[in-house]
Amino acid sequence: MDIFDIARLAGVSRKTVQRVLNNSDQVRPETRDRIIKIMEENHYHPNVSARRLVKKTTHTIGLFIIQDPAKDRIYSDDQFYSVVIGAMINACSLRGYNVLVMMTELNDPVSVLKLYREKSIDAGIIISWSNVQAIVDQILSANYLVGVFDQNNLSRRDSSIPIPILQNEAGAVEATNHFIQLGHKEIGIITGDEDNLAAMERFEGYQKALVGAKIPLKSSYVYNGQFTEESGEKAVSHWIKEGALPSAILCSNDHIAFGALKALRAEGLNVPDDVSVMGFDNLLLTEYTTPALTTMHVPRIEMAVTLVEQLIRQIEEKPLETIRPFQATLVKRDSCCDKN
Amino acid sequence: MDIFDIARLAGVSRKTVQRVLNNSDQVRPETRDRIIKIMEENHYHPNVSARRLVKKTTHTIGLFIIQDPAKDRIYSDDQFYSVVIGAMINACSLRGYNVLVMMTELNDPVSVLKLYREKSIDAGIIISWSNVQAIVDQILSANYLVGVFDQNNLSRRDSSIPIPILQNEAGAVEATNHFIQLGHKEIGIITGDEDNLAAMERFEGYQKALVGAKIPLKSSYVYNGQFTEESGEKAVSHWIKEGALPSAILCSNDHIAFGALKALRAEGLNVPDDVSVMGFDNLLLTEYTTPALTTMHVPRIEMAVTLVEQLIRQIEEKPLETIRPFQATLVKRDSCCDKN
DNA sequence: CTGAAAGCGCTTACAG
DNA sequence: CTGAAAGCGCTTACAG
Repeated sequence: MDIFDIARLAGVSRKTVQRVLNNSDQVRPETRDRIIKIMEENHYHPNVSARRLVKKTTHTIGLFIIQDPAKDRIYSDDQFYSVVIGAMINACSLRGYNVLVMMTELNDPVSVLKLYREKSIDAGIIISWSNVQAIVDQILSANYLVGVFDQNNLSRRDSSIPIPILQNEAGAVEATNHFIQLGHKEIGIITGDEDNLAAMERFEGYQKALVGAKIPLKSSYVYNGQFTEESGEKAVSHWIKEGALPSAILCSNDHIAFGALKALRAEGLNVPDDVSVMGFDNLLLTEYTTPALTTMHVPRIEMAVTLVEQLIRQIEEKPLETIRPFQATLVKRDSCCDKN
Repeated sequence: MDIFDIARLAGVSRKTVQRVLNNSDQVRPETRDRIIKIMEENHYHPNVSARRLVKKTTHTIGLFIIQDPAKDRIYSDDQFYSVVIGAMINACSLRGYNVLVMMTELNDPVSVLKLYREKSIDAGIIISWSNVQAIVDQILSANYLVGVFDQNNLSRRDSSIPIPILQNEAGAVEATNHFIQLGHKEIGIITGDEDNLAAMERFEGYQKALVGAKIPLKSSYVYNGQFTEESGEKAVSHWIKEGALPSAILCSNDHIAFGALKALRAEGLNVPDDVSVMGFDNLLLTEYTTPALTTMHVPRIEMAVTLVEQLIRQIEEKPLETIRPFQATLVKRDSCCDKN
């Protein structure tokens, strides 16, 4: 069943069928309706490979999930990205784009580039817990389109590629201010990885808020950690051993907070009565811990959808809109206590 | 840059390049190496659309995520499928298959069939929380290949399509026996949805185990629920109101167990000292509840990989292996207490 | 409104 | 080992 069969069944030329497919107004309405009916009856859908071969466009976006053995595995350990990925797939489907998903390792840029070069995709999106600057550079220098989630995974700001920006510093200021408003003076922070941009920005925000409230910064309340549960546990043990446990702990992400909650419970301390804990990210899990975790919500779905929209604009050569940076917002649950 | 350019650069005919691409041994090794070098230098990858047009095969599997507004939304509320989806994508990538992911609604079979008819995919996999028999029937009657995760989403057993089978009954027997071995006599169950196959099989297993241990079945210990957190909460409230709370509760899935834990805590009851609770599925979340949930692990990754393997066998017209049913296995955590 | 021709970049026989 | 030709199912000018 091809375009020629439809034409024969309808008693018209192949080109007329073509015009119907292209929504051209050069076809008499009766003819048009008759042809559409015949196509439907025969379940005719144009062969995409033939079309792509001619049009040199695929209406397909590649979603590259780049795993790093040293980090959480996306789709199994990872709690953050499944919502992001789902939102992207949904956004593409709604806009009529196909999504080709591929999993690769960080050290395998070849299989990513292959998909572009063999003309399987019009553009790509990279999702990873690691720095993907190297692979992005290769894609750009081959003149292909790519977007990245999020700014954290690149070492350079590059305004030419779609990338959502989260205002980490402002988020951390808000989080810290929440503690301050609740009457806390002894506010500690467990930071994320030193080489991580978001971790550093969140730490900046913590410092700014304290300075703003004229609360002296105590270096003993800063634990240089990583974005892991283990780090949260270690920080708490460390503080307890030193006899310098803060009354409120800002965890640079939710995983750290899960670890902190666990360690505090193991030490027989009550959250929030003895110690208040706040996370950052708002993973689904935060609703299920005991107590439920107060945290900063990162608008991942909006960020994902905006990224997809920007990328599609690039594909369709429409003017890019400037994306405003995204704000994290406070979600109050049960892990912070009011000292006032 | 096409196959002809490569041939010219190498000073051979187009067909010779073709033979190199097909790994034919009809090419002199020196020629072959020279051509491969030239292809690599020029980043040449054959245009897939042209190839597909001729070969009538895409090396692509469609992954249909079929949402049902009445159920948990896969990829956002859902805790079960992201691991399954990740495993499938990974399994396909490893075997050289592309994965086209699409999200649709239950009442939209057209967009699923379109992907087959326009020759975008060789086969499809359906993932859903609902019964997808109708859409599967349409796919099969159009003579396309499809697999479903899992047996629960079809109303009929159809041995012609790849579908992983989980031995729900045996799993529930093992779960119930665990309670019995711990010395429990008052064992309750919160069932899943009545019209759900797995729910009924798990209930059967519960009954069998009690009969096997000569423990009388008490209908007051059976709460007819649904696979939701809310159902777990309601069951506990109901039992407490009736003054008939069992000492051990078998929850037909983890969500029910989360609800039960929550309600028990709200009532001031301690798990596991006052009441033991067991889940079913082994969602990632079970490690994070307080106490960590003892549950039956469902081998979702293995089920997903096997489904992909079977489907690829069908695509490649290799003989199908008979898949053995999968077993759920007990994962002991902290929500069950030993009465002995 | 409609037709006939060329071409997209491959693969597939067929011939040597 | 290598070549020349036909064809996959569309789209794109060009002509009427």
